[in-house]
Amino acid sequence: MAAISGGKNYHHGDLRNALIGAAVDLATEGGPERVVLREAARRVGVSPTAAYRHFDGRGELLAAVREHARRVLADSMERAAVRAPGADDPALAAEARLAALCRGYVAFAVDHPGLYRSAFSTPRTASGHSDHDADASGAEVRAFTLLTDALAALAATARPPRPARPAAEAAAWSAVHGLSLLLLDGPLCRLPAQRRADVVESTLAMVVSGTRAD
Amino acid sequence: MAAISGGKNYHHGDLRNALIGAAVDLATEGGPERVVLREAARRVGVSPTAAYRHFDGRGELLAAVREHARRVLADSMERAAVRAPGADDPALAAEARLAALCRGYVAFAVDHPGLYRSAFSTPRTASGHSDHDADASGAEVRAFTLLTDALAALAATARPPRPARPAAEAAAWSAVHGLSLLLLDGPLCRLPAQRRADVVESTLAMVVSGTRAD
DNA sequence: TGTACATCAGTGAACGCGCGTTCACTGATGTAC
DNA sequence: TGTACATCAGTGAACGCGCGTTCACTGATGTAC
Repeated sequence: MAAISGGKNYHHGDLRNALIGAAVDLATEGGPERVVLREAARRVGVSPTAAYRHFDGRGELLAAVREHARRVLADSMERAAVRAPGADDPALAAEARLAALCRGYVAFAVDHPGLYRSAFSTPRTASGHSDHDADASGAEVRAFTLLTDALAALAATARPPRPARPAAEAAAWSAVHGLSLLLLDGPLCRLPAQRRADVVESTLAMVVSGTRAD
Repeated sequence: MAAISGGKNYHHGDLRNALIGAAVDLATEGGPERVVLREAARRVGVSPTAAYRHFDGRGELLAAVREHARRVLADSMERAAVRAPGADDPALAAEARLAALCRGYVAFAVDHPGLYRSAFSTPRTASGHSDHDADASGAEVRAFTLLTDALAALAATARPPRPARPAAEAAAWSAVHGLSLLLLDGPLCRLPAQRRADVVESTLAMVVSGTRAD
Protein backbone atom coordinates (compact mmCIF):
# COMPACT_ATOMS: atom_id res chain seq x y z
CA MET A 1 0.00 0.00 0.00
CA ALA A 2 2.91 2.34 0.55
CA ALA A 3 3.98 4.53 -2.32
CA ILE A 4 6.67 2.73 -4.25
CA SER A 5 7.96 5.13 -6.85
CA GLY A 6 9.89 2.39 -8.55
CA GLY A 7 11.13 2.57 -12.12
CA LYS A 8 7.93 4.23 -13.35
CA ASN A 9 8.37 7.79 -14.41
CA TYR A 10 6.00 10.35 -15.76
CA HIS A 11 3.32 7.95 -16.82
CA HIS A 12 2.47 6.03 -13.77
CA GLY A 13 0.53 3.15 -15.23
CA ASP A 14 -1.92 2.65 -12.42
CA LEU A 15 -2.26 5.98 -10.75
CA ARG A 16 -5.91 5.66 -9.96
CA ASN A 17 -5.40 2.57 -7.86
CA ALA A 18 -2.24 3.94 -6.34
CA LEU A 19 -4.14 7.01 -5.18
CA ILE A 20 -6.91 4.88 -3.73
CA GLY A 21 -4.30 2.86 -1.88
CA ALA A 22 -2.73 5.95 -0.42
CA ALA A 23 -6.13 7.30 0.51
CA VAL A 24 -7.02 4.02 2.20
CA ASP A 25 -3.79 4.28 4.18
CA LEU A 26 -4.75 7.78 5.22
CA ALA A 27 -8.22 6.68 6.26
CA THR A 28 -6.72 3.82 8.21
CA GLU A 29 -4.43 6.21 10.04
CA GLY A 30 -6.91 8.92 10.82
CA GLY A 31 -10.38 8.30 9.54
CA PRO A 32 -12.26 9.92 6.69
CA GLU A 33 -11.34 13.45 7.64
CA ARG A 34 -7.73 12.51 7.11
CA VAL A 35 -8.32 11.60 3.51
CA VAL A 36 -6.73 14.57 1.86
CA LEU A 37 -6.27 14.65 -1.87
CA ARG A 38 -3.02 16.56 -1.76
CA GLU A 39 -1.53 14.19 0.77
CA ALA A 40 -2.54 11.11 -1.20
CA ALA A 41 -0.86 12.57 -4.28
CA ARG A 42 2.21 13.45 -2.24
CA ARG A 43 2.50 9.88 -1.02
CA VAL A 44 2.25 8.48 -4.48
CA GLY A 45 4.85 10.96 -5.61
CA VAL A 46 2.69 12.85 -8.01
CA SER A 47 1.39 16.38 -8.25
CA PRO A 48 -2.03 17.07 -6.75
CA THR A 49 -3.31 18.04 -10.17
CA ALA A 50 -2.66 14.57 -11.50
CA ALA A 51 -5.36 13.20 -9.26
CA TYR A 52 -7.93 15.15 -11.20
CA ARG A 53 -7.25 12.95 -14.23
CA HIS A 54 -8.75 10.07 -12.26
CA PHE A 55 -11.19 11.59 -9.82
CA ASP A 56 -13.62 14.42 -10.00
CA GLY A 57 -12.30 15.71 -6.73
CA ARG A 58 -11.81 14.79 -3.13
CA GLY A 59 -15.35 13.53 -2.84
CA GLU A 60 -14.83 10.82 -5.39
CA LEU A 61 -11.59 9.74 -3.84
CA LEU A 62 -13.32 9.43 -0.49
CA ALA A 63 -16.13 7.46 -2.09
CA ALA A 64 -13.58 4.98 -3.40
CA VAL A 65 -12.17 4.62 0.10
CA ARG A 66 -15.66 4.08 1.46
CA GLU A 67 -16.33 1.34 -1.01
CA HIS A 68 -13.05 -0.37 -0.17
CA ALA A 69 -13.72 -0.11 3.55
CA ARG A 70 -17.17 -1.67 3.21
CA ARG A 71 -15.70 -4.51 1.23
CA VAL A 72 -13.01 -5.36 3.74
CA LEU A 73 -15.49 -5.04 6.60
CA ALA A 74 -17.68 -7.69 5.01
CA ASP A 75 -14.60 -9.80 4.34
CA SER A 76 -13.73 -9.66 8.01
CA MET A 77 -17.20 -10.86 8.92
CA GLU A 78 -17.07 -13.76 6.50
CA ARG A 79 -13.65 -14.80 7.67
CA ALA A 80 -14.86 -14.84 11.26
CA ALA A 81 -17.87 -16.93 10.28
CA VAL A 82 -15.73 -19.46 8.45
CA ARG A 83 -13.38 -19.78 11.39
CA ALA A 84 -16.21 -20.30 13.86
CA PRO A 85 -16.83 -23.88 15.01
CA GLY A 86 -19.84 -25.57 13.47
CA ALA A 87 -22.64 -27.28 15.36
CA ASP A 88 -24.80 -30.27 14.63
CA ASP A 89 -28.03 -28.70 15.69
CA PRO A 90 -29.08 -26.32 12.92
CA ALA A 91 -30.51 -23.79 15.33
CA LEU A 92 -27.29 -23.64 17.31
CA ALA A 93 -25.29 -23.48 14.09
CA ALA A 94 -27.37 -20.55 12.90
CA GLU A 95 -26.91 -18.77 16.21
CA ALA A 96 -23.20 -19.42 16.11
CA ARG A 97 -22.93 -18.04 12.61
CA LEU A 98 -24.79 -14.88 13.54
CA ALA A 99 -22.59 -14.35 16.56
CA ALA A 100 -19.45 -14.97 14.53
CA LEU A 101 -20.48 -12.47 11.90
CA CYS A 102 -21.06 -9.89 14.60
CA ARG A 103 -17.72 -10.67 16.18
CA GLY A 104 -16.01 -10.21 12.83
CA TYR A 105 -17.79 -6.91 12.44
CA VAL A 106 -16.72 -5.55 15.80
CA ALA A 107 -13.22 -6.92 15.43
CA PHE A 108 -12.76 -5.09 12.17
CA ALA A 109 -14.02 -1.87 13.66
CA VAL A 110 -11.75 -2.12 16.67
CA ASP A 111 -8.72 -3.16 14.65
CA HIS A 112 -9.15 -0.54 11.95
CA PRO A 113 -10.99 2.34 13.55
CA GLY A 114 -10.22 4.88 10.88
CA LEU A 115 -11.17 2.61 8.06
CA TYR A 116 -14.32 1.53 9.82
CA ARG A 117 -15.41 5.10 10.31
CA SER A 118 -14.69 5.73 6.67
CA ALA A 119 -17.03 2.93 5.67
CA PHE A 120 -19.92 4.94 7.03
CA SER A 121 -18.69 8.44 6.53
CA THR A 122 -21.14 10.62 4.78
CA PRO A 123 -20.54 13.68 2.70
CA ARG A 124 -22.22 16.56 4.47
CA THR A 125 -24.09 19.23 2.66
CA ALA A 126 -23.51 22.84 3.54
CA SER A 127 -26.47 22.68 5.89
CA GLY A 128 -24.82 19.87 7.79
CA HIS A 129 -27.25 17.21 6.74
CA SER A 130 -25.79 14.07 5.34
CA ASP A 131 -26.10 13.45 1.68
CA HIS A 132 -26.67 9.89 0.59
CA ASP A 133 -27.56 9.26 -3.00
CA ALA A 134 -28.01 5.82 -4.46
CA ASP A 135 -26.58 4.81 -1.17
CA ALA A 136 -29.87 5.27 0.53
CA SER A 137 -31.33 1.99 1.58
CA GLY A 138 -28.22 0.36 2.91
CA ALA A 139 -29.03 -2.45 0.53
CA GLU A 140 -25.63 -2.44 -1.11
CA VAL A 141 -23.73 -2.60 2.14
CA ARG A 142 -22.69 -6.23 2.10
CA ALA A 143 -22.20 -6.30 5.86
CA PHE A 144 -25.89 -5.64 6.16
CA THR A 145 -26.78 -8.39 3.72
CA LEU A 146 -24.73 -10.86 5.69
CA LEU A 147 -26.58 -10.01 8.87
CA THR A 148 -29.93 -10.15 7.14
CA ASP A 149 -29.28 -13.59 5.69
CA ALA A 150 -27.97 -14.95 8.96
CA LEU A 151 -31.05 -13.72 10.78
CA ALA A 152 -33.36 -15.23 8.18
CA ALA A 153 -31.53 -18.54 8.46
CA LEU A 154 -31.83 -18.41 12.21
CA ALA A 155 -35.55 -17.66 12.06
CA ALA A 156 -36.00 -20.60 9.69
CA THR A 157 -34.67 -22.99 12.35
CA ALA A 158 -37.47 -22.07 14.74
CA ARG A 159 -40.22 -24.65 15.43
CA PRO A 160 -42.41 -23.89 13.63
CA PRO A 161 -40.25 -21.95 11.16
CA ARG A 162 -41.20 -18.30 10.97
CA PRO A 163 -40.00 -15.35 8.96
CA ALA A 164 -37.49 -13.07 10.63
CA ARG A 165 -39.05 -10.24 12.57
CA PRO A 166 -39.35 -7.19 10.31
CA ALA A 167 -36.37 -4.89 10.61
CA ALA A 168 -34.61 -7.37 12.84
CA GLU A 169 -31.48 -6.93 10.73
CA ALA A 170 -31.51 -3.24 11.34
CA ALA A 171 -31.74 -3.85 15.08
CA ALA A 172 -28.80 -6.23 14.95
CA TRP A 173 -26.85 -3.82 12.85
CA SER A 174 -27.62 -1.01 15.27
CA ALA A 175 -26.21 -3.04 18.10
CA VAL A 176 -22.93 -3.94 16.47
CA HIS A 177 -22.52 -0.50 14.94
CA GLY A 178 -23.13 1.26 18.21
CA LEU A 179 -20.94 -1.15 20.10
CA SER A 180 -18.15 -0.60 17.62
CA LEU A 181 -18.30 3.15 17.86
CA LEU A 182 -18.54 3.24 21.62
CA LEU A 183 -15.50 1.01 21.90
CA LEU A 184 -13.57 2.78 19.22
CA ASP A 185 -14.28 6.31 19.56
CA GLY A 186 -16.63 6.77 22.35
CA PRO A 187 -16.93 6.64 26.08
CA LEU A 188 -16.11 2.95 26.27
CA CYS A 189 -12.81 3.27 24.49
CA ARG A 190 -10.65 3.19 27.58
CA LEU A 191 -12.23 0.15 29.12
CA PRO A 192 -9.84 -2.52 30.35
CA ALA A 193 -9.68 -5.65 28.23
CA GLN A 194 -11.85 -7.80 30.46
CA ARG A 195 -14.63 -5.24 30.61
CA ARG A 196 -14.45 -4.81 26.86
CA ALA A 197 -14.94 -8.51 26.39
CA ASP A 198 -17.90 -8.46 28.77
CA VAL A 199 -19.47 -5.66 26.82
CA VAL A 200 -19.03 -7.47 23.53
CA GLU A 201 -20.44 -10.72 24.89
CA SER A 202 -23.33 -8.96 26.49
CA THR A 203 -24.20 -7.22 23.27
CA LEU A 204 -23.96 -10.39 21.22
CA ALA A 205 -26.20 -12.16 23.70
CA MET A 206 -28.71 -9.38 23.31
CA VAL A 207 -28.61 -9.64 19.54
CA VAL A 208 -28.97 -13.39 19.43
CA SER A 209 -31.59 -13.65 22.12
CA GLY A 210 -33.42 -10.68 20.68
CA THR A 211 -34.17 -12.76 17.63
CA ARG A 212 -35.96 -15.36 19.70
CA ALA A 213 -38.55 -13.13 21.24
CA ASP A 214 -41.37 -11.67 19.21
CA MET B 1 -29.33 31.37 21.63
CA ALA B 2 -28.88 33.81 18.77
CA ALA B 3 -26.41 36.62 19.25
CA ILE B 4 -28.26 39.60 20.62
CA SER B 5 -25.80 42.44 20.66
CA GLY B 6 -28.18 44.62 22.62
CA GLY B 7 -27.13 47.68 24.51
CA LYS B 8 -23.95 46.06 25.77
CA ASN B 9 -20.80 47.52 24.35
CA TYR B 10 -17.19 46.70 24.86
CA HIS B 11 -17.62 44.76 28.03
CA HIS B 12 -20.05 42.05 27.20
CA GLY B 13 -21.02 40.88 30.64
CA ASP B 14 -21.52 37.22 29.85
CA LEU B 15 -19.30 36.51 26.93
CA ARG B 16 -18.39 33.01 27.99
CA ASN B 17 -21.96 31.81 27.96
CA ALA B 18 -22.73 33.76 24.82
CA LEU B 19 -19.88 31.99 23.05
CA ILE B 20 -21.05 28.62 24.27
CA GLY B 21 -24.52 29.43 23.01
CA ALA B 22 -23.22 30.34 19.59
CA ALA B 23 -21.05 27.24 19.52
CA VAL B 24 -24.04 25.09 20.46
CA ASP B 25 -25.95 26.65 17.59
CA LEU B 26 -23.11 25.80 15.26
CA ALA B 27 -22.97 22.23 16.50
CA THR B 28 -26.71 21.96 16.06
CA GLU B 29 -26.44 23.14 12.49
CA GLY B 30 -23.50 21.09 11.40
CA GLY B 31 -22.05 18.87 14.07
CA PRO B 32 -18.83 19.16 16.01
CA GLU B 33 -16.69 19.90 12.98
CA ARG B 34 -18.75 23.01 12.44
CA VAL B 35 -17.83 24.40 15.83
CA VAL B 36 -15.40 27.07 14.75
CA LEU B 37 -14.07 29.53 17.24
CA ARG B 38 -13.89 32.41 14.80
CA GLU B 39 -17.45 31.86 13.68
CA ALA B 40 -18.77 31.69 17.23
CA ALA B 41 -17.04 34.98 17.99
CA ARG B 42 -18.43 36.48 14.79
CA ARG B 43 -21.95 35.52 15.76
CA VAL B 44 -21.62 37.04 19.17
CA GLY B 45 -20.22 40.17 17.57
CA VAL B 46 -16.85 40.02 19.15
CA SER B 47 -13.30 39.62 17.88
CA PRO B 48 -11.90 36.08 17.78
CA THR B 49 -9.24 37.07 20.25
CA ALA B 50 -11.82 37.84 22.86
CA ALA B 51 -12.71 34.18 23.07
CA TYR B 52 -9.26 33.47 24.45
CA ARG B 53 -10.15 35.39 27.59
CA HIS B 54 -12.66 32.64 28.36
CA PHE B 55 -11.37 29.48 26.70
CA ASP B 56 -7.96 28.02 26.25
CA GLY B 57 -8.77 27.46 22.62
CA ARG B 58 -11.13 25.72 20.29
CA GLY B 59 -10.81 22.47 22.19
CA GLU B 60 -12.23 23.93 25.36
CA LEU B 61 -15.08 25.54 23.51
CA LEU B 62 -15.94 22.23 21.94
CA ALA B 63 -15.75 20.53 25.31
CA ALA B 64 -18.32 22.98 26.64
CA VAL B 65 -20.57 22.13 23.72
CA ARG B 66 -20.12 18.44 24.40
CA GLU B 67 -21.11 18.88 28.01
CA HIS B 68 -24.19 20.83 27.02
CA ALA B 69 -25.17 18.24 24.43
CA ARG B 70 -24.88 15.41 26.92
CA ARG B 71 -27.04 17.29 29.37
CA VAL B 72 -29.84 17.96 26.93
CA LEU B 73 -29.68 14.40 25.66
CA ALA B 74 -30.31 13.11 29.17
CA ASP B 75 -33.05 15.69 29.59
CA SER B 76 -34.76 14.37 26.49
CA MET B 77 -34.65 10.86 27.91
CA GLU B 78 -36.11 11.91 31.21
CA ARG B 79 -38.85 13.88 29.58
CA ALA B 80 -39.81 10.89 27.48
CA ALA B 81 -39.88 8.67 30.55
CA VAL B 82 -42.10 11.07 32.43
CA ARG B 83 -44.52 11.31 29.52
CA ALA B 84 -44.75 7.55 29.15
CA PRO B 85 -47.88 5.89 30.58
CA GLY B 86 -47.39 4.02 33.82
CA ALA B 87 -48.39 0.43 34.49
CA ASP B 88 -49.66 -1.35 37.56
CA ASP B 89 -47.45 -4.38 37.19
CA PRO B 90 -43.96 -3.34 38.31
CA ALA B 91 -42.25 -5.48 35.70
CA LEU B 92 -44.26 -3.92 32.92
CA ALA B 93 -43.67 -0.48 34.37
CA ALA B 94 -39.93 -1.09 34.43
CA GLU B 95 -39.98 -2.28 30.85
CA ALA B 96 -42.02 0.71 29.82
CA ARG B 97 -39.60 3.07 31.49
CA LEU B 98 -36.61 1.50 29.79
CA ALA B 99 -38.30 1.68 26.41
CA ALA B 100 -39.32 5.29 26.99
CA LEU B 101 -35.78 6.28 27.93
CA CYS B 102 -34.51 4.67 24.75
CA ARG B 103 -37.17 6.42 22.71
CA GLY B 104 -36.18 9.74 24.20
CA TYR B 105 -32.58 8.99 23.37
CA VAL B 106 -33.24 8.19 19.73
CA ALA B 107 -35.67 11.05 19.37
CA PHE B 108 -33.07 13.51 20.54
CA ALA B 109 -30.50 12.12 18.15
CA VAL B 110 -32.84 12.27 15.20
CA ASP B 111 -34.16 15.72 16.07
CA HIS B 112 -30.75 17.25 16.73
CA PRO B 113 -28.27 15.26 14.71
CA GLY B 114 -25.45 17.75 14.92
CA LEU B 115 -25.80 18.22 18.63
CA TYR B 116 -26.07 14.51 19.20
CA ARG B 117 -22.90 13.86 17.29
CA SER B 118 -21.23 16.57 19.31
CA ALA B 119 -22.15 14.82 22.52
CA PHE B 120 -19.86 11.97 21.57
CA SER B 121 -17.31 13.76 19.49
CA THR B 122 -13.81 13.06 20.56
CA PRO B 123 -10.73 15.15 20.14
CA ARG B 124 -8.38 13.19 17.89
CA THR B 125 -4.71 13.08 18.49
CA ALA B 126 -2.36 13.58 15.57
CA SER B 127 -2.19 9.83 15.13
CA GLY B 128 -5.91 9.71 14.65
CA HIS B 129 -6.67 7.92 17.85
CA SER B 130 -9.27 9.43 20.04
CA ASP B 131 -8.21 11.12 23.19
CA HIS B 132 -10.43 10.77 26.20
CA ASP B 133 -9.15 11.96 29.50
CA ALA B 134 -11.21 11.96 32.64
CA ASP B 135 -13.92 11.10 30.23
CA ALA B 136 -12.83 7.52 30.07
CA SER B 137 -15.34 5.26 31.72
CA GLY B 138 -18.47 6.83 30.41
CA ALA B 139 -19.49 7.08 34.03
CA GLU B 140 -20.28 10.75 33.88
CA VAL B 141 -22.48 10.49 30.84
CA ARG B 142 -25.87 10.84 32.47
CA ALA B 143 -27.63 9.12 29.58
CA PHE B 144 -25.67 6.04 30.46
CA THR B 145 -26.57 6.27 34.12
CA LEU B 146 -30.23 6.50 33.25
CA LEU B 147 -30.03 3.33 31.19
CA THR B 148 -28.07 1.55 33.88
CA ASP B 149 -30.56 2.38 36.58
CA ALA B 150 -33.52 1.43 34.43
CA LEU B 151 -31.97 -1.93 33.65
CA ALA B 152 -31.21 -2.58 37.30
CA ALA B 153 -34.78 -1.73 38.21
CA LEU B 154 -36.04 -4.05 35.53
CA ALA B 155 -33.83 -6.89 36.69
CA ALA B 156 -35.10 -6.39 40.22
CA THR B 157 -38.64 -7.11 39.08
CA ALA B 158 -37.70 -10.61 37.94
CA ARG B 159 -38.98 -13.63 39.92
CA PRO B 160 -36.72 -14.29 41.68
CA PRO B 161 -35.05 -10.86 41.59
CA ARG B 162 -31.59 -11.01 40.06
CA PRO B 163 -28.86 -8.48 39.44
CA ALA B 164 -28.69 -7.01 35.94
CA ARG B 165 -26.51 -8.97 33.58
CA PRO B 166 -22.98 -7.51 33.67
CA ALA B 167 -22.45 -4.92 30.98
CA ALA B 168 -26.11 -5.07 30.04
CA GLU B 169 -26.21 -1.26 30.11
CA ALA B 170 -23.42 -1.11 27.59
CA ALA B 171 -25.31 -3.45 25.30
CA ALA B 172 -28.43 -1.33 25.55
CA TRP B 173 -26.43 1.80 24.96
CA SER B 174 -24.79 0.22 21.93
CA ALA B 175 -28.16 -0.51 20.45
CA VAL B 176 -29.60 2.95 20.84
CA HIS B 177 -26.36 4.64 19.88
CA GLY B 178 -25.96 2.56 16.75
CA LEU B 179 -29.60 2.97 15.84
CA SER B 180 -29.33 6.71 16.24
CA LEU B 181 -26.29 6.99 14.03
CA LEU B 182 -27.62 4.72 11.33
CA LEU B 183 -30.81 6.73 11.17
CA LEU B 184 -29.10 10.06 11.38
CA ASP B 185 -26.05 9.80 9.45
CA GLY B 186 -25.80 6.38 8.08
CA PRO B 187 -27.28 4.04 5.56
CA LEU B 188 -30.72 4.07 7.14
CA CYS B 189 -31.13 7.80 6.95
CA ARG B 190 -33.31 7.85 3.86
CA LEU B 191 -35.74 5.24 5.07
CA PRO B 192 -39.43 6.15 4.71
CA ALA B 193 -41.19 7.00 7.94
CA GLN B 194 -42.95 3.67 8.37
CA ARG B 195 -39.76 1.67 7.94
CA ARG B 196 -37.99 3.97 10.36
CA ALA B 197 -40.63 3.31 12.96
CA ASP B 198 -40.29 -0.43 12.38
CA VAL B 199 -36.58 -0.23 12.86
CA VAL B 200 -36.93 1.70 16.09
CA GLU B 201 -39.54 -0.67 17.48
CA SER B 202 -37.54 -3.70 16.49
CA THR B 203 -34.47 -2.34 18.20
CA LEU B 204 -36.35 -1.46 21.37
CA ALA B 205 -37.86 -4.94 21.44
CA MET B 206 -34.37 -6.37 21.17
CA VAL B 207 -33.13 -4.21 24.02
CA VAL B 208 -36.01 -4.99 26.34
CA SER B 209 -36.20 -8.70 25.56
CA GLY B 210 -32.43 -8.96 25.67
CA THR B 211 -32.62 -8.17 29.36
CA ARG B 212 -34.83 -11.17 30.00
CA ALA B 213 -32.52 -13.82 28.64
CA ASP B 214 -29.38 -14.79 30.47
C1' DT C 1 9.89 0.17 -40.66
C1' DG C 2 9.57 5.18 -40.16
C1' DT C 3 7.34 9.30 -39.35
C1' DA C 4 3.46 12.92 -38.31
C1' DC C 5 0.36 13.89 -35.24
C1' DA C 6 -3.62 13.52 -31.99
C1' DT C 7 -4.39 12.25 -27.53
C1' DC C 8 -3.43 11.26 -23.04
C1' DA C 9 -1.36 11.82 -18.38
C1' DG C 10 1.37 14.22 -16.19
C1' DT C 11 3.74 19.17 -14.22
C1' DG C 12 4.26 23.48 -11.50
C1' DA C 13 2.67 27.74 -10.18
C1' DA C 14 -0.96 30.09 -8.47
C1' DC C 15 -5.78 31.30 -6.69
C1' DG C 16 -8.65 32.17 -2.68
C1' DC C 17 -10.24 30.45 1.51
C1' DG C 18 -10.85 30.14 6.41
C1' DC C 19 -8.89 28.43 10.12
C1' DG C 20 -6.41 28.70 15.07
C1' DT C 21 -3.53 31.45 17.38
C1' DT C 22 -0.38 35.36 18.90
C1' DC C 23 0.95 40.09 19.33
C1' DA C 24 0.99 44.69 21.19
C1' DC C 25 -2.55 47.60 22.18
C1' DT C 26 -6.51 50.31 24.59
C1' DG C 27 -10.83 51.37 26.61
C1' DA C 28 -13.74 50.25 30.67
C1' DT C 29 -14.20 48.91 35.42
C1' DG C 30 -13.79 49.07 40.12
C1' DT C 31 -11.07 49.66 44.27
C1' DA C 32 -7.98 52.18 47.84
C1' DC C 33 -7.39 56.17 49.86
C1' DT D 1 -17.32 62.47 47.12
C1' DG D 2 -13.23 62.62 44.07
C1' DT D 3 -9.28 60.91 42.12
C1' DA D 4 -5.12 57.68 40.89
C1' DC D 5 -4.28 53.57 39.36
C1' DA D 6 -4.19 48.47 38.79
C1' DT D 7 -6.66 45.14 36.57
C1' DC D 8 -9.65 43.25 33.45
C1' DA D 9 -11.91 42.38 28.89
C1' DG D 10 -11.90 43.72 24.88
C1' DT D 11 -9.62 45.28 19.74
C1' DG D 12 -7.41 44.79 15.16
C1' DA D 13 -3.76 43.38 12.46
C1' DA D 14 -1.02 39.77 11.35
C1' DC D 15 1.26 35.03 11.30
C1' DG D 16 1.57 30.56 9.05
C1' DC D 17 -0.86 26.69 7.57
C1' DG D 18 -2.79 23.41 4.43
C1' DC D 19 -6.49 22.68 1.89
C1' DG D 20 -9.26 22.00 -2.84
C1' DT D 21 -9.12 23.48 -7.20
C1' DT D 22 -7.86 25.78 -11.75
C1' DC D 23 -4.73 27.30 -15.23
C1' DA D 24 -1.71 26.98 -19.16
C1' DC D 25 1.72 23.95 -20.08
C1' DT D 26 4.60 19.73 -21.80
C1' DG D 27 6.45 15.23 -22.14
C1' DA D 28 5.10 10.42 -23.32
C1' DT D 29 2.28 7.24 -25.86
C1' DG D 30 0.34 5.00 -29.53
C1' DT D 31 -1.99 5.00 -33.94
C1' DA D 32 -2.64 5.97 -39.15
C1' DC D 33 -0.43 5.94 -43.10
